[in-house]
Amino acid sequence: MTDASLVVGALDAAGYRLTAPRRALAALMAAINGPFTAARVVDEARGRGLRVGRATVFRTIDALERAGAIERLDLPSGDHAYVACAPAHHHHVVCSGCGRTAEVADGDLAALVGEIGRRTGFRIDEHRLELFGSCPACVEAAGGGDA
Amino acid sequence: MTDASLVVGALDAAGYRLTAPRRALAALMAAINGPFTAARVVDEARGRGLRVGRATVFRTIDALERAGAIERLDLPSGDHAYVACAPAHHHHVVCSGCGRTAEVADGDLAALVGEIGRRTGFRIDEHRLELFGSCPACVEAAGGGDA
DNA sequence: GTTTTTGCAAACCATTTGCAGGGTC
DNA sequence: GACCCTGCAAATGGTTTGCAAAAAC
Repeated sequence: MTDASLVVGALDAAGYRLTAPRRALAALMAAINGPFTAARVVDEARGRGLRVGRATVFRTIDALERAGAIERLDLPSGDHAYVACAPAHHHHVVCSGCGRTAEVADGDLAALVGEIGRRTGFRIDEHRLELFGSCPACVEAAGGGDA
Repeated sequence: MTDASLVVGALDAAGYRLTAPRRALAALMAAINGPFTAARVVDEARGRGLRVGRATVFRTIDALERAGAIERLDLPSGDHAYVACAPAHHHHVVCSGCGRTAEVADGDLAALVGEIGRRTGFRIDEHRLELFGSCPACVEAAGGGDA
């Protein structure tokens, strides 16, 4: 759950027009905690009676991604999901039980990436780190076992 | 470019039947260096006169992935690609210029993942690290500039 | 001989695009 | 007022499925 105004603000800052559908979708996405798929957004929107077309959902997701307000996640299943998050470079830990996410600062990964570049001889421009597991609540609920 | 017999062997070890289409597709994938998409495999197969249906390509890719002979890559574009690789846990560096890849041992990432688990309170079961950049040859070709 | 696998074609699902009307700056 | 954005519906492209014949074990 992120503040919807942050999402809208990012859109504004990136030069996108603040239209009703975008505001509504931004609020909707900010209200979801955990990763959501485009289909999920379409469904939620329908459920709330928003009259937005599929195309607008995809276009808005695209705009929000460009604006840095949401980020794409590649789930182990192969599906694409998105999470509302801060624009700074970071990574996500996703709970496979409840879908909750936590952001992780890049931290020491930068050093590791540098080291990998040195060892392989590649010039590394970009990296993605995604972590999956169980959040504290789900670990608790499962008695320390699986989620 | 991996040895096709390794790929076939992995299928065998995982209990899959060794059929002609699977052998042919395994050889084809092993011969490609760099990541390949399902569509690419379908095309190459057609080009070589293999009479395999799309479905078989997808099913074989699935089998090979389960067998640990190939691994899925999530390209920055959002497309799914695969690479033939060793079954041990590792990560990939992909050249955005020529598609060449290098495998990177998990190495110090394990420690970093542990640290992240401690900081977030999540029990981390799985992680994916993907790196993108330019391989030595492409860096060279571009005079040290972009790929 | 039993069970898995294949090819084909149709079905499916997610995502994109063209276009005319409407809203934002 | 100019330009961006929206909804709709159709087009697209990738992936899966049902099924009878064929192959592997």
